Amino acid sequence: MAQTNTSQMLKGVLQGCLLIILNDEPSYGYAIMQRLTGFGFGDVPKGTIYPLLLTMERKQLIASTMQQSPDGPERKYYHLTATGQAERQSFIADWHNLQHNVTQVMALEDEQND
Amino acid sequence: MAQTNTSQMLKGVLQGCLLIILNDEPSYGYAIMQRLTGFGFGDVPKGTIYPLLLTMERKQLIASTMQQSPDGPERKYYHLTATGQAERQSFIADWHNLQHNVTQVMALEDEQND
DNA sequence: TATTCTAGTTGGTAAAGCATACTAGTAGGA
DNA sequence: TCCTACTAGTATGCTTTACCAACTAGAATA
Repeated sequence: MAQTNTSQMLKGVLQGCLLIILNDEPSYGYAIMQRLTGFGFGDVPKGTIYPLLLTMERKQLIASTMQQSPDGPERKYYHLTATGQAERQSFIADWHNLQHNVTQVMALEDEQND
Repeated sequence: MAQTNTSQMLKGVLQGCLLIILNDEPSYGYAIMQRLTGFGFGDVPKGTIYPLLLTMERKQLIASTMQQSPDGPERKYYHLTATGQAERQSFIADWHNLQHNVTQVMALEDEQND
C-alpha cells in the first residue's frame, strides 16, 4: 500500500473495518494485519494498525486481554466494548451513505452519451 | 455535516468527486457546493471546497477562467486538465477497489448466523 | 552468544476536511 | 446616502489519521 492515493481514502474506513473484524472474532495486531491483506487491502503497515488499535482502546471502542503465544511474546487480544458496538453500527450506516452518494456522482460518467 | 464520522471518510473521495463533476460540466465553487448537496453530501462547507479547488489548481489537475456573474462578483470557472483526466480515471479505479474490499469486510456482518 | 521471527510502543510527518476571518462586488431598504 | 444581505473567493491555522522510523522485548535456533 504505502503513500498511494488510496491511503487518503482509507481514513476513517480502516477503524470501521477493524470494528467489524473484531466483532466477528477477537484478535491481535499481527493477525489483523494479515486478515486485512486477505480482504484486498494491500499490506497494511504495522505503523498504521498498531497505533490505530491503541487509539481505539483509549477511546474505549475496544478492550484488550494479554494471552500467551506459542511462538513469541504475549499477544494483546482485542474485543469490542458496548461503545464499540454502537460505533460499528454507526460506521456501517455512514459507509452505506457515502457509497450511495459517490455512486450518484459516478453516474455522471455513464450519461456522457447525450 | 461538520465534525462527524463521515468527514474523515470524505478524505480523498471529495477530490475525486470534484474531478468527475467538473468533467461532466465546468463550474465554479459556489455552484459546485450546491451540486454536492444535491448528491447527498450534506452542506459541504466553503472552508472545505474552496481551499480544495485551489490545491487542485496548484497540482494542475484543473484550470480556471474568470467570468462575469449576473448577480455578484466574478466567478472562477474550473475545467479539467489532461492531468486531471488521468487522475479522475485513477480515482474511479481506486474507489471501485476500496468499495470491493470494504464490501468483503462487511460480509462478516451477514455470516453471523452459524 | 548472536540472530531471527514475533509482538507491540512511541514520536513525528504529511494530507485533507473544516472553521474562522478577511476581501469584494451587487442589490435593496431605511 | 448608508446599511444590510447575498454572492464569490482567499488566507491561515486546527484536528484527525495514515504512515514511517526507531525502539523495546520475548522465544527459538544456530
